[in-house]
Amino acid sequence: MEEKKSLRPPSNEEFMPHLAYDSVVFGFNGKQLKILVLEYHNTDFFALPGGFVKRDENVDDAVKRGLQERTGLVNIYLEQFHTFGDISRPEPDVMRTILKNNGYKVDSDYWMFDRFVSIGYYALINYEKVNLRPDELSDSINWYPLDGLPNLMMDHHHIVDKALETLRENLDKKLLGMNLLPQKFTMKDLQKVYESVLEEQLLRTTFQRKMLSKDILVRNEKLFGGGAHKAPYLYSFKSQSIEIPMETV
Amino acid sequence: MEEKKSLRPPSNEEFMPHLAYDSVVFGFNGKQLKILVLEYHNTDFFALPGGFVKRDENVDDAVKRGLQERTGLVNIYLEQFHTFGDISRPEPDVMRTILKNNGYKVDSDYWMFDRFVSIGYYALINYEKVNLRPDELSDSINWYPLDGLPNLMMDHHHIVDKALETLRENLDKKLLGMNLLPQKFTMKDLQKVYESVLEEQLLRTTFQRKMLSKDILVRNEKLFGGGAHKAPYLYSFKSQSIEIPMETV
DNA sequence: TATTTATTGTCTCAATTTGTTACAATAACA
DNA sequence: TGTTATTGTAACAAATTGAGACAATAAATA
Repeated sequence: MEEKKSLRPPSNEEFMPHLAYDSVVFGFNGKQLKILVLEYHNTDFFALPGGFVKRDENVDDAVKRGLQERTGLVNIYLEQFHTFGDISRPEPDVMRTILKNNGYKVDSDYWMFDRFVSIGYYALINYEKVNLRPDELSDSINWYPLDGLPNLMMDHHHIVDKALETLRENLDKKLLGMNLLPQKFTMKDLQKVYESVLEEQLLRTTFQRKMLSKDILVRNEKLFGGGAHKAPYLYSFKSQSIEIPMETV
Repeated sequence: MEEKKSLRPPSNEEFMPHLAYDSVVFGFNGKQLKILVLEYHNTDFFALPGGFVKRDENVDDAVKRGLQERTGLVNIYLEQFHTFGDISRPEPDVMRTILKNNGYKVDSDYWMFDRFVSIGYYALINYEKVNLRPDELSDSINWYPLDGLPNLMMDHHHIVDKALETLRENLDKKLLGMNLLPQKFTMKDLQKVYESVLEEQLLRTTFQRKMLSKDILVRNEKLFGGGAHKAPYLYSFKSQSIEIPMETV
């Protein structure tokens, strides 16, 4: 318990009070759409990766910082989708338990127990490039499929729903598929991304025709070794994904 | 000057610090899309109708309250579209001037000079039903066409752009036209709403066919007295606008 | 009162897009 | 070497959208 070093809790001075963000980080493993969920030490609380905003920091940058620390990626594709501002959302008891079970000693008027307005962002990342690291308060950070999420605390299920809704609306409009795939992929891979996000089956030939007509794909060499059938082409996007692993920066 | 009653400025205690909202209120006069802009007393500052959030109040409700006070309408169609959280956005000097020129005496560390994150909402209202009332700090609140806006302070032009962008994306998806028209209108009126928002001309016959096929309109009696030509039908929406003038509540 | 005018509602046909089926090509496997 | 499953594309049907034509008609005009 000593080693748990009566931790100095984050200070009011450093962060904006009453303001937080929560992020819904989507990844695609080739078959399913998943999101990142973390579990707090010694609790049964599962939560979206979230955090606070420094007093001299853009909100967007606060989110980037949090995701970078947890995934090792910089320049993640990120989009703000909604701000959650109801008074019903804070649950001080939850926060109290998390801090207590992590060995923090704080006063009963500690700033984290106040009301918080949370700005929701979703991120799209390449599942394979991620190097997941739990933060100081969490035991783990892991991928969970959307239809197999643990019980998320507070209004985090609602936040996920809203993120997914926005992602659906933007998928085609903003060509978001690229951010969920490796650099080279087959047409079937791309179709699966669409089907996972939209939760509906698409017609193969129609999908292929539509994608090719958009003039956003480059056709590369063929992919061999995929099975007892004609090999598919590998495609890549003309404008590359903006996501960069941290080592290369 | 005495009558200007060394006003007690709004207190830190009542409102959430660092948190504000700004609203882009769209109205349609039959020809043009306009928005509400207010002008502060004794300054050359024009601004969007905005305000602060009470500590025990949902953010959505704070916006409704502000709009109700200024337009006399309750149940206004309201949609959150983006939260503006850059550190570059606050301009304490502007706020200082506004308060000073309104006769408020405040300390230099007054809470309104802090950094603010602003949540943007747009509203759609029936131009004719509005009963505009400037708030305590403003000389006037008036309609301005989008292509004839005064110089708005801070990042308010950016906020308007983003609101318009979102409105455009939602216009068809959410059948927003109804909120900008009186209860009964001609097909041409509806088309003009669409054209104003989208800033593009639409084909008359195609538009009419599309709207009628949606099964959202009721055809009422004809409108006479409109000119030397065949009279158009008056239409109304099957599901009525949610906007209600305050007197009737 | 008859004629003119501009706009409305609808129809038609062409152009485009989307849905559906068919089929040849082919990499791996038996 | 033939079988198998999947791919890429073509072909055609169905649905949607674009564009023009035209009759109906309320008000203005003669």
